[in-house]
Amino acid sequence: MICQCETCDLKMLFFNCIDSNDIEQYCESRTEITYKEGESIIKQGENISKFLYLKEGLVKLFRSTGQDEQQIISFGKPYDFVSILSVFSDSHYNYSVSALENSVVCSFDLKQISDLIQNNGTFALHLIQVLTKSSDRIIINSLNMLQKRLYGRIAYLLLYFSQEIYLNQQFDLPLSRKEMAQYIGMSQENVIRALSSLRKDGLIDVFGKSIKINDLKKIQRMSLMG
Amino acid sequence: MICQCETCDLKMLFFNCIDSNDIEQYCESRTEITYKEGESIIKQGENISKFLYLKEGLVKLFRSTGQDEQQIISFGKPYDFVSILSVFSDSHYNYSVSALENSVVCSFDLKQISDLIQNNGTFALHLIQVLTKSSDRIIINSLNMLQKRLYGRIAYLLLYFSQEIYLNQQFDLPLSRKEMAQYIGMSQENVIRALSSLRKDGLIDVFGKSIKINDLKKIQRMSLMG
DNA sequence: TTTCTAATATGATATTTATCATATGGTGAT
DNA sequence: ATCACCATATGATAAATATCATATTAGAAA
Repeated sequence: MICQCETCDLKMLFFNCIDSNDIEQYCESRTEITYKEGESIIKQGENISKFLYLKEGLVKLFRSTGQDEQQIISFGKPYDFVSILSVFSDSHYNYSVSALENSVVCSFDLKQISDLIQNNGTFALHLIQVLTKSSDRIIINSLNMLQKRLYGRIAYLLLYFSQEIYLNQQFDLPLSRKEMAQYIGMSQENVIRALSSLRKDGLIDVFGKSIKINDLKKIQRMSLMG
Repeated sequence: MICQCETCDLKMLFFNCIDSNDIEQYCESRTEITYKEGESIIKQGENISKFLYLKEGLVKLFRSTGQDEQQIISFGKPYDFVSILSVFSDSHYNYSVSALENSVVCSFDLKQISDLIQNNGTFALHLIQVLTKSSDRIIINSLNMLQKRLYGRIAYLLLYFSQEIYLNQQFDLPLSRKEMAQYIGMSQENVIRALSSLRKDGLIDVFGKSIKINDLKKIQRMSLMG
């Protein structure tokens, strides 16, 4: 056992509203699974029987569109990846999830969570808030993408990892150029070209996967405007 | 009073799980509001204090992006437009809703729905299913858009109205060319050009807002492929 | 090490889309 | 009726993006 619910950062996400006499029961019933970078957590098409949330790490949600084509739906870190998209509305996953960094996932029997919703109103209301926040973010993201062009999308992606994930202007982007392309919906070549161009203009430093944002203001304007 | 909860098609959406002794209470507390085509139902920025669902009609959800720019997020018909996007996760709407056709909206005090979630587990579970289905659809739609090009997006839009809304290959599209553009994320001129081109090729008939899909197979392939 | 493969990179070109200009038709206001 | 305004429409051109070709590099595997 890697961790204890009692000291889990995410405890409040689910369990603040559960009677402390019962919390033991839920903690024991859950399974904690560790995934190495690159490992698959959920496969599109699988039967949904578990309720999952990310305790540690970073994951990507993606779906296949065509034979060898994949589209990245969103990235999730603790607090913003909980089982979403179809967990309560479908019987099978219509997307996949895999670990971008070493990750720890907590897994509950879905039935148990359903029962909890039915029997614990505070939990239900709280869960609704968490779920809708999660899907709202995904919706806003794809709408934002849809109205931006190449440079705006690249800037948006860089800012997301810089400001939402790593909280640092310098970071190692855990994505290949191809994955960046799959997320922003443009060709890999143009992603590479855009990064090169930003580097030549001195707005960012790029060395492999290491990125440093030099001119935050301009990148922000680029993300907003275009 | 235009209608009675007892005979409402949407009763099951919310009230099948409520004790029939209590249902009276909820029905009386709700307000039913009629909107004419074009009227505004929700304005972006407004305080969220009501829980709404569409009983009759057709609406568009949209948000402003820039000064005079608007982006259409999705369309909603009964059963698929219920208060979504931020109702449980934010204090203000970050999108607007207006009626594309004459519509009837049922309005509850949000607090009352929150209480219902807390006190009625079956209702809570059911509502979660409805909410997630709604936002799943929006997510899938924008992801689909993101990976299609002009003709694919136009075909997708036509099929949506033909197959999801009007259930007919002939229908009056309740959108201006500009609104079509705002939904698919391309310029108005190219929307017009694409429609003209499809018409010239005989795939569709267009006369003003009246659309008839002549070659469904080809439009479907066009929507799928690109 | 060497070899192989995949990721990154860049150029040339074709395709797609946006933008600007202009014209037509309808509709409401006066 | 006349005017003004807006939606629709189309053409010409510019800008953005995809595709194809081809290096180069990095890393994995033998």
